[in-house]
Amino acid sequence: MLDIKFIRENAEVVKTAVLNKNEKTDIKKLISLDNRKRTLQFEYDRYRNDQRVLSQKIPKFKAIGKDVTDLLDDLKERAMIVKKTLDKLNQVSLELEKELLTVPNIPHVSVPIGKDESANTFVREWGEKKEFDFAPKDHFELVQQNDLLDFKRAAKLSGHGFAFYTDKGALLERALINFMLDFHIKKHGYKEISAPFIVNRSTMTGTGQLPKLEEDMYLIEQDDLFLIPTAEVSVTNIFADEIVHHKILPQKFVSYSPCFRREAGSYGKDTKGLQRLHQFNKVEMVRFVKPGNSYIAFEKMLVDAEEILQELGLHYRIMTISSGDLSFASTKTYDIEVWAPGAKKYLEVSSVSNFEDFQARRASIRFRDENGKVKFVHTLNGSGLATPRTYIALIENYQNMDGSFSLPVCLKPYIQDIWQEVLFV
RNA sequence: GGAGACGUGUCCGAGUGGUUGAAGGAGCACGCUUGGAAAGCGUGUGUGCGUUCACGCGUACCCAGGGUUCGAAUCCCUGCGUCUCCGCCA
Repeated sequence: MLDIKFIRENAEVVKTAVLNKNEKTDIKKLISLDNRKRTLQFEYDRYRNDQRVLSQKIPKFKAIGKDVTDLLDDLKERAMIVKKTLDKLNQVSLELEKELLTVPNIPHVSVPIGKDESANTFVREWGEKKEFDFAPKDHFELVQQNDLLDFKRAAKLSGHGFAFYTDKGALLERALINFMLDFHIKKHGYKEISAPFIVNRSTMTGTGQLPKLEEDMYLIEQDDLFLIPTAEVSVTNIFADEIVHHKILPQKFVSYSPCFRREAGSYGKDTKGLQRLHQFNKVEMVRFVKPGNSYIAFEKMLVDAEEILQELGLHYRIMTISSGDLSFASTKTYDIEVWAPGAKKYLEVSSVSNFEDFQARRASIRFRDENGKVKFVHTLNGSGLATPRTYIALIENYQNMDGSFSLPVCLKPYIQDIWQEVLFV
């Protein structure tokens, strides 16, 4: 969430941001609510002060045996006015708070302005599209042929968008997850954390999924709890409602979790195989940093994610997400897209975002700096990486003419003992 | 699921319904002391909102939300959370 003072003083900037992000928040209404609230607050404070001062006279009057009947009558009336004013104040505050939660974060100046993903801009790429001297198969064919996945039976249990990973198929995914976790821990100094997969409403509001994206979340109505759509939610909220010591910053977490997404509104999109699932696995990086350092951390986190693909030997490109495609809470996001030669397209396997203090303000994550001043931290996160699409790219890129495939050596320690026939290159 | 206990500041811990933002301690910061440190002594040490050029002032907050009262950290109700015991189950 944005600072109401900032909105008050930079209404035009915020309006433009809302427009550029294709949001609909009514900033004019918000500001008039804010004015209303401050007026009521002022009135309340004054009434309340009068009330307290007069109230305190009662014990003093009684002590000297003075009659308090008139004073009490007066105070009863004042109590009513105070109550009425407070009710109004509470109502307006609530309304303001609700509106405030629908104001998106402001895109960073370096973000391209544009309507949608067509305005995303190319940053850099690594490697190149692999050439085959045969027609490469897509992952859907390859996983059938190698008995790695079973979509049909999964659909029997859960409907479309779920998968059984079977035998070597499961081993391969587990290997990927472990490789990625170990790599971030050993090479990049992240601290591993395994977090709850089910969280409450305020946690989901803290990171910005609510109220806007409620339809995309799985809700356990009985307990009003949500299945997390990404470990970002659980991990970022770890310091919610805390003022942490500056010495613990920066803080870098890496976390494996399954991710649950209803994908409302994406029906008919990427329906085949592993491209879009209601449940998938992901290794997520989350960083907490001091305000001035978040864009440096942001670039570093991007590189952390890239290095996974480099180890896996997969060609990818990096795109800067344009304002219209940028998520609600983010100021700037890079997508990493890996090349899938079977699908003949780039697949998004990572999104690296800076939220500056937007999430910190919502979740109230603050720190006391060297001078004892309380400030909001900056939060960032990035996939490192999501497994299904990485899986697609992996087997499509490493496939042989006969439909078998080899694997990059970085996965060898995780696989060789169990799966001896596979070739590592 | 059943029974009970409890939720106060960075932490521990007081708190008879009436200047209580909250005793006391620890910690932390600064100063004095010291060759240096420890100990000791002194001072300071909440967050949000509003207001002020500023010192400050006002107000809210003792888990959350309601209620009683002229007045609530203190009384009542509800919810949430933590802990203990029992039951059940990975």
